[in-house]
Amino acid sequence: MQFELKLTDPQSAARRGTITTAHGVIETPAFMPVGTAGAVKAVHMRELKNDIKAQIILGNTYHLYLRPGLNILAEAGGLHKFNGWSGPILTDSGGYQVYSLTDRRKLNEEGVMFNSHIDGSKHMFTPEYVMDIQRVIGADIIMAFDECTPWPCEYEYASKSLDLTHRWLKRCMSRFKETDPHYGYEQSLFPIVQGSTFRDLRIKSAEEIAGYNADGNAIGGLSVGEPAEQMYEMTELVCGILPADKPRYLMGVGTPANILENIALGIDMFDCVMPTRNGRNGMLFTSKGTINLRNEKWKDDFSPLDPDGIAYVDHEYSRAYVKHLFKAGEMLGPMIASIHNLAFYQWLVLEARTHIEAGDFTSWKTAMVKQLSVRL
RNA sequence: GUGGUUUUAGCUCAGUUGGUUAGAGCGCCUGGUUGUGGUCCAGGAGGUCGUGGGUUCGAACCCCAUAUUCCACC
Repeated sequence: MQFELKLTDPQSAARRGTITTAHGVIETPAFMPVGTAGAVKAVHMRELKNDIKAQIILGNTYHLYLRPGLNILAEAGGLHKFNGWSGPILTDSGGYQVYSLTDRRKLNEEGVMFNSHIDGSKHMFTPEYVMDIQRVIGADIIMAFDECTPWPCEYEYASKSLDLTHRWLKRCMSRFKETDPHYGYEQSLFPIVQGSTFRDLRIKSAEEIAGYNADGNAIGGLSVGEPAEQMYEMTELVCGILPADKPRYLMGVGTPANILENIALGIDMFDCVMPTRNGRNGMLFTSKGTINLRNEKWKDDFSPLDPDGIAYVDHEYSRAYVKHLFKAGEMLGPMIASIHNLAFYQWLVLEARTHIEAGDFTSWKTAMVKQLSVRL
């Protein structure tokens, strides 16, 4: 994997770059749709590629390991061949599940024992094993196994957890170096900065992570409930320490406004379930603000779903019709909303790239953030 | 015609020996959702208990009349 930093915005820390992987090129800043179980929920790969124009999608180590399992993935020849997505893929390590499935796991120095949410069976995830699993899945970019801490979080806990995450990172790096890719193309391992919302812990972690000089670096443990201002404070702090010539990935973020603000602070890559999850529940993000399609006021609004939208669904269907689909429980509703939201997120980062190149990113961002908060 | 049965929220129904402000599911309205245990979660509105009398300190519940649903028999 190679990162070419093309230019930095003189008025902010925003950057414009290009990541080249074995499966294709990613223009940054980039947004990566989430496909936890090997599928971006409710969306065909064909739509993802042709209509949404996603450059890279995510998968999840924990979920793919449990289902379909390593044997099937190996037999298929890796996730790309299994799910038909020929572009770049990034897998999360299961570190987020350490946080989200906190009542189904036990954590110790060695790793995390998960109680499967499917059948209750026990599975030990060590940093080494998580690397092995991600070799089998075969994503272009794989993530270190970490502990994503909750918020709020006691300083003592955040500090101890951070040290554990750093020890795990060392083990991840060793195993990664000792092993080879399974399918004939290169994989890159990204370490993850933790430290909750404590400045000294974030500085310590960012310095530790920077020392590995990895192909790219991630910031985790944010957007877990803390106020947005604290998230921005941590991002800014960490971006000042991480290498400038490597892509920076802010994990799990976020709302359209969160993405623009973090681009301004120096983030290159984002992922978030919001466009798909909220889409499945009837919420649309648009350049003029958000739409709750469940609201009664849309029932006889026959205007296009999003007159400013770039996706074909924006002009093919009316708000009244898609509202009806949600009310009727028709699965086409979540499909249309997911396509719209993902296309909107792609449009948003495309515009950001264009404005960084044009040199007017900051003024564009300020105006856009204001519009995004409107409730239509 | 006779005997029985039914009637409670928009819909389908609970409701104890008569005892505070009559409940549920669905539907409706409104929120929420940030490295996906999510077709999910939370909140809200909505009832003259078929109708009219009566008994009782107190009635969805007991009594009378009447309307109504369904069933059986003439």
